[in-house]
Amino acid sequence: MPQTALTETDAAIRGAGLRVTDTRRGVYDALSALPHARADDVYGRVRAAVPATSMQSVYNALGDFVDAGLARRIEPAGHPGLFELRVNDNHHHLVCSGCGRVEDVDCIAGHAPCLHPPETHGFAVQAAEVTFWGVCPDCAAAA
Amino acid sequence: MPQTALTETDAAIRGAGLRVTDTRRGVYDALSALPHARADDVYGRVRAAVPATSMQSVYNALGDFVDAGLARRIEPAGHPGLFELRVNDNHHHLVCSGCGRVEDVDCIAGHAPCLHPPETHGFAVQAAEVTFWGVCPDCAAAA
DNA sequence: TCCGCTCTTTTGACACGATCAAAACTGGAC
DNA sequence: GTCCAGTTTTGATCGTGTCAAAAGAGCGGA
Repeated sequence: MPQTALTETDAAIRGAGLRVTDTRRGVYDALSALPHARADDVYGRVRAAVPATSMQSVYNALGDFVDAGLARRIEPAGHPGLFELRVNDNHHHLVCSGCGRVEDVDCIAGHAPCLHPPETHGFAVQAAEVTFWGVCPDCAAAA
Repeated sequence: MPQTALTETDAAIRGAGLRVTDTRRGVYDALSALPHARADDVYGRVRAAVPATSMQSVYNALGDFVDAGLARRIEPAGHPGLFELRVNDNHHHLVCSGCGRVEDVDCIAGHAPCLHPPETHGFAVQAAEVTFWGVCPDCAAAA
């Protein structure tokens, strides 16, 4: 039988200190293909490759990836959480208030926190999360 | 029987084009007392003043206030939605990643969008939402 | 002051995204 | 090849929020 090739996917998962399983390979590949995927988009894709997978396993894998620093979870107000693999740059997001479509926007500073609040109220500020809201071309055309 | 005084609360609700009811008075007063209140915090406070109120009525009132521009809803990732009455300035928020405590942070620009993305992907950008994440003094002391 | 239209509240069911728990299974170090 | 800690499976459950329809009430006009 063909020995599984050590792909970049495998290397990334192993590199994060996680065991390589079919579910995780599928989740990682789904995130590569869908840069801002909801948990059930990922589930749908993973099922195509690994039919026995459960939704719970996908949530587990996504949570593990986030904990391991492999993936990041974003959560635009009013929308379910989205997952992305871009974690090493402090980039931001542009969200369509019509359809929820998300695009990446590079951060000018490049590292967190890229902005500093004028008053900290005693908080130790760690990050500034910027979300741009607007209307995407498709939604603008539909309106 | 004592005639209800025309309070600032009443004036604010009427001014937004909404009928004045006990529930709405209660919700408005709760938001005044709790600057970043969750729906059930509001519910708890309103029940003290108007015991017959239902959770659904509170959601209705909050939604009506938001639609009418009287209140604003914010939704820090991983936390339930919060409501606030500050709507006329484009201020931002500082959120504790430990306990979820929220503090207001003034916007330097004062009007939306206070930031502009380097690339718009064809979107008509309407607002920039900035959330600062950090650790509040209480959580820092506990850790 | 009273009427009546329209808006608001009530009641109860229900949807969605996500999480918890425990038992069965398996990757990979040795 | 063995074995154990890490993973997946199965199925229940939770919190937040929404939908719908009937009952109730604010307030403008007569």
